[in-house]
Formats: sequence, C-alpha cells, structure tokens
Amino acid sequence: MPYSVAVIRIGHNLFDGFEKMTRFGYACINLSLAAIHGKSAPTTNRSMIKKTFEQKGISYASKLSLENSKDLFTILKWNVENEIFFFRLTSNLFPWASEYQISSMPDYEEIRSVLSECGNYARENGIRITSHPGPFNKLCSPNESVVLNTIKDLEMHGEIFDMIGLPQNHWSKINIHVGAAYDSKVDAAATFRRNFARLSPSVSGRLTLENDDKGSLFSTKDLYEMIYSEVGIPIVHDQHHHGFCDGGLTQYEAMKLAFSTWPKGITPVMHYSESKSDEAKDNKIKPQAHSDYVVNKIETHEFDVDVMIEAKAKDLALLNYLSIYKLPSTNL
DNA sequence: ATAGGTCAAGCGAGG
DNA sequence: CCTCGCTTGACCTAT
Repeated sequence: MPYSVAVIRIGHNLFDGFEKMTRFGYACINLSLAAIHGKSAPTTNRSMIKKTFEQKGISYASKLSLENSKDLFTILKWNVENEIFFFRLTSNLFPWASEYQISSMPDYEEIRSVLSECGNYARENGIRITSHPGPFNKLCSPNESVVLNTIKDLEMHGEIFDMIGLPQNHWSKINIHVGAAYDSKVDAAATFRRNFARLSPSVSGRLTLENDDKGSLFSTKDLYEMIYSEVGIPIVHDQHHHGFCDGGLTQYEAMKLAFSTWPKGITPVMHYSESKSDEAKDNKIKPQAHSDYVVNKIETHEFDVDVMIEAKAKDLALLNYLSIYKLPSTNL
C-alpha cells in the first residue's frame, strides 16, 4: 500500500490511546497567512478570466499552476505548525484544466515533483486532504454534455490527487452533491448511478456524496436509499444542510446512517456550518449562506468522525472555535 | 495603487 | 425574469 492510513492512525494513537478521534479542518484558503503576508500571501487559488486564458493559453496556466502548487506546500506546513490535520484542497489549483491535458503543461515535471513532495509531507504528518468540486458537477443530468463536463472535471480532480500521491480511497475523498432532481428524484438517482459507472477508479474510488440543502433534493436518507444501497457511495453528512432537507430524520439518526456507509478503517466526514443570517442578525440573508465564524458547540455524539468547518473566515474560524471550547484541533 | 465591476460551468428558490 | 447561494473569491480595467 503506497499510503497507509492505518499506520498514521496507529502512530498517533500511541499518544492518546484508542479514544474517539476527531480532526477539525478548514477549506481551501488560509487567512492567517493572508493576514501576515498581505498581497504576497501564499495562495493556491491563482486564476484568470476566460479572455486571459484565450490570450495567454496553457503556458500561463502552467505558470500559475506551479506557483499554486508551491504555495500548497507552504500552507500544509502552516497546518502542521498549527496542528490542523484536515484540509480541503482548492479545485482551482490548475486554472482551466478542463481545456488542456495536464501532462502537456510546460512545467508539468516540476509541478509533479512539487505535488509529490506535498503528498509525502502530508503522509508523514498525517494530514487528510480532500476536495469538493463545484456545484456545476451534475452527474445526474439528462443532458449528456453536462455529464461529459462533469466527468472531465471530476477526472481532473482525480488526476491531481494521483499526482500528489493520495490513496485512491475515501480517505482522500472527492465529494460532490447529486444537486438536482429535474422533477423526478427517482430518475435523477438512476441517471447518477449509471454515470457513476463511467468514472475511472481514480475518481470512483474516492467519490462521496453530500446531502443537499433544498427540500426538493437529496437528503442523507435519500442518498442512503437511492444511491448508497445500490452502488455503495459513502455519505458526507452536512449538519447545516440537514436543517433544510432532513428526510424525516433527526440529526443523530442521519449521522448514524451516513457514517455507516464508510468503509472500515476510513474515518467518515461531517460538514459543519452556521447561518450568516443568524450571525449578522439579518433575515434578508438566505439562511443557507455560511457565517464568518462558528460559535455553537459541534455535536459528534459517540461517532469517530472528522469535521470540516465551512465558514467564511476559514482557518481563523476554526482556530476561534477551538479556542472557545479549549479543544485541540485533533485528539488523534 | 485601489476600487469597483466582472467573471466557465448547473441547478433551484425566492423576489 | 433576475439574483443569490453553493466549492472557494480572484482577475482586470478604469480611475
């Protein structure tokens, strides 16, 4: 096995025994480093608009990709220094990657080498790296061109994870939503399952599904009954979304169901966020919108689960949360 | 140098 | 019909 999750966990367990474990994580952007470095802060999100891509093409995309990759290493180091072992990788590491072969970038070899170092570092330090491709990924679409674009985007994520050297399993999950119903959840789920079979092992082995945040779409219960039970895709339970689409289950029931879908030896993931409208005391803001910070105690019950905090203030929100409750970022 | 407008992709909800 | 919200603000141009 090129990347042994078991070894990492046993290693950390030497310190703490075999108590319940939780890693807290943040998504994509590091605002602590931004606060220190200002405009020149490390970022994995350099991008460009379409017009610029048309003018400058793959060579400029390659340049940005290399810089993004180098800064990924800096951010991973920051994570270790701050004892954060769960991190969502940006989907924008390689700008416009759907428009070219990654391997034909001029800086491909150097990028591969930098990403491979990132992977080694993450493995040595037990950082869990995951991703969350955008909402335009619709594997359930009746429109073939939408499906083809989705497959392309997902395969791009898989290829990048392979370059980093992440295992082709749900430890390094690529997480999406079903995200649409087209007036028939039954049909949408069938289309999803059919198109799931078209993915390479690099993607299908890592893919997870998250419950939607609209009543008409897929609750955790729906995902279990209509997708997991047929094709075995593990479920990421988002507590905030559950408030808008609960399928008749309590948080606890939905968590129990979702976590039961994960393979043995791989810690399930839960998403946590709070409403911006509550935080700002402004009911004109949609309740689905994420707050800057999270302040309520996160309930994990008896479950062994990693918690991704989705808050606009990113790592600042995570560090703030941990300080409120005097928690370690992990008790691994 | 900074502010403000703009920007690939798909959906559904709400005004 | 338009805007927002979601993965994740960042880029570009005019001042």
